[in-house]
Amino acid sequence: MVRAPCCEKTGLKRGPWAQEEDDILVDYINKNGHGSWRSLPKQAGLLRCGKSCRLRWTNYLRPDIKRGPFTAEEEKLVIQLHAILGNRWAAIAAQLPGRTDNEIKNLWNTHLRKRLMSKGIDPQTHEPFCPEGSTKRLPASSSTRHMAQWESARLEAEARLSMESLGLSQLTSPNKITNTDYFLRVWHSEVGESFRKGKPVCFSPASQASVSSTTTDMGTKLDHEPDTGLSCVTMKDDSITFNPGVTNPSSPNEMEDSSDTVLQLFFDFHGHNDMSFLEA
DNA sequence: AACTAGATCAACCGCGCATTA
DNA sequence: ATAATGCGCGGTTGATCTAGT
Repeated sequence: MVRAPCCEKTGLKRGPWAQEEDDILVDYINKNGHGSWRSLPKQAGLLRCGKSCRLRWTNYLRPDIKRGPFTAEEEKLVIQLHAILGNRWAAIAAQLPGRTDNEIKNLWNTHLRKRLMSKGIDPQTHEPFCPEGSTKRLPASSSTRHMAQWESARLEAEARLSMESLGLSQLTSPNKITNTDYFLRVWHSEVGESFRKGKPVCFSPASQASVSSTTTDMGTKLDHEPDTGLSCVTMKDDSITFNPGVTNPSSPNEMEDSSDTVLQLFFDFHGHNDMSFLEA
């Protein structure tokens, strides 16, 4: 099928938006809503294509856009979400109110990616760079760690909300949106739902192709590629069990009590916070 | 002061998906 | 069932800014 151009290009202005154009667009949308983006420029009297108007509105003119530099908290969250979602900037942006996918993408490409690389972390896989030909494995993969982070943040958020529902909200900052709130939101979002239901969820984007999932009547199990021997997550009801090394049952690393594993990973997360360099 | 290289970010482009005719 | 259309997304580009020489 031959694709029609998104708009008639001839006679349309391109490049940076002038203040008057911004004013016209904002004024029109405030009065009429954006409706069909394709027909908007004509109706508003703008010599722009609809796509350009939509981009300008969503990335710059929208009233709920939060301008200014990213906070350390936001940067930390972007890194964590990127580890879970990969380059799905719109999905990441959905968890950061007032931030656009474009802004987050730029932040990642200009700051965070380089910062991770300078710390010896592969920004795509979130795994430490391994020397060429090295077969040595880390004790716990970052994929496993991310899941521990995810789970611990969720538990923390649930606990906090429980406290608030019991009238203990004074113990926490009432108006402050914490990191755990974001995680809770993700947990209850489409992404979290996929995770809970055991749909193939990629925690380490680069390994997406190698992740397989099987569902049994006992619950759902997400296994990494057997030859990695890195991690396995079992989900039953609403609980998650982490079993590092489970793909190799004879492994001495296998832990009988998975809850101990979770606890260990939890302490690992809080004790050796990967994101500590962001505070610097 | 002038030049250059690197960093930043707004905007564009093309593709894929969903919806409609 | 198929083509046409609209929209949103991720990748890329290029203008502008800034720091270093």
